[in-house]
Amino acid sequence: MRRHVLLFGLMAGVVVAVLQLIEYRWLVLAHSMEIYGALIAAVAAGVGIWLGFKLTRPAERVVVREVLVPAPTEFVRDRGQVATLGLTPRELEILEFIAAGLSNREIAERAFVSENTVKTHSGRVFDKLGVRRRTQAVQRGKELGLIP
Amino acid sequence: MRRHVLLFGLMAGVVVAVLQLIEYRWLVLAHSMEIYGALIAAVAAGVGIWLGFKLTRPAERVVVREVLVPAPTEFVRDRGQVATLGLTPRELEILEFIAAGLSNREIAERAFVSENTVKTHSGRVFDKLGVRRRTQAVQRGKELGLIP
DNA sequence: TCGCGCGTCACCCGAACGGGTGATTTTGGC
DNA sequence: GCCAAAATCACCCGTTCGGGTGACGCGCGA
Repeated sequence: MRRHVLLFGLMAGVVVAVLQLIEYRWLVLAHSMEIYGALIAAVAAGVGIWLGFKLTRPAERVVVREVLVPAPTEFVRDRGQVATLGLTPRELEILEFIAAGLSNREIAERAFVSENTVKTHSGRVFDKLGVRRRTQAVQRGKELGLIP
Repeated sequence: MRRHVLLFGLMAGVVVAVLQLIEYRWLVLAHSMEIYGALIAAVAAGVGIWLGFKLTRPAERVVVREVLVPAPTEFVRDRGQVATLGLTPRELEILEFIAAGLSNREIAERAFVSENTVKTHSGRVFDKLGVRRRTQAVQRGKELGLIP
């Protein structure tokens, strides 16, 4: 910007000098004032327009257009639902195992508890989810944002 | 655009007239040429700059920026998987019912077949999916894009 | 017309599941 | 330390599920 102003000043000076030089040569006429002024005005206006272009060109207006792109959102557990349903961490864990397609026995092995314990937990989960089968529990759990 | 040019010509004329008027009043000096020229140049350049702004402002550049937004893609069944697994339409239907958390009896009612038939279908589905329980079948079915 | 895939149904049996009840231990907060 | 919640385990009983086998009918293409 500052460079532009300096450049403009320099050019203006040059223009004036050139015009005066020309005048000293053959433009020594009595009423040359109008022509002289018009010339200067025209040249200066040209420079101004060019300057205007220079100044405004970088001023791009950025228009942001949002495009919907399918983005897989990673799972975030709905803590509110967990709280309102009163699900304990252990019960949620068992629900995840159930959703993974494990049998009660397999869950018992991975959770290091007895099969009876797993049955107790899963039963409580069914109660709290208001379902009667593990497949329903899985479906409901996903609906409620309890499991991925 | 044409209006702009006309306006510029008019203004230039006015400026020259005003300047001449001023000169007739009190600017009748021998070497007032430099001041006069500089004045005209400055005013004309200002007008030019303004014109430049006017001319170039509509030059907007549209930048399209893609923004990732969680967009739920509606389910499309993977026909390739269905074909390679050799799943029949009826079996897919039963798989959907299973995923919905229905018991064999409930599925039998909704599909207007006997419970035994449902068991046959579901057994075949388990075979083809390589699983041994309905919860596993649901999980696998979702993995393979067979069910939503 | 024969075979094949598909859908249908039946029976049996063992395993898994779900419901109910009761009990003990662990844990965390007051 | 005490209390409540959570977690643990057990037993019984009925239901559901899954595996295996066998069978019948229908439609379609070789």
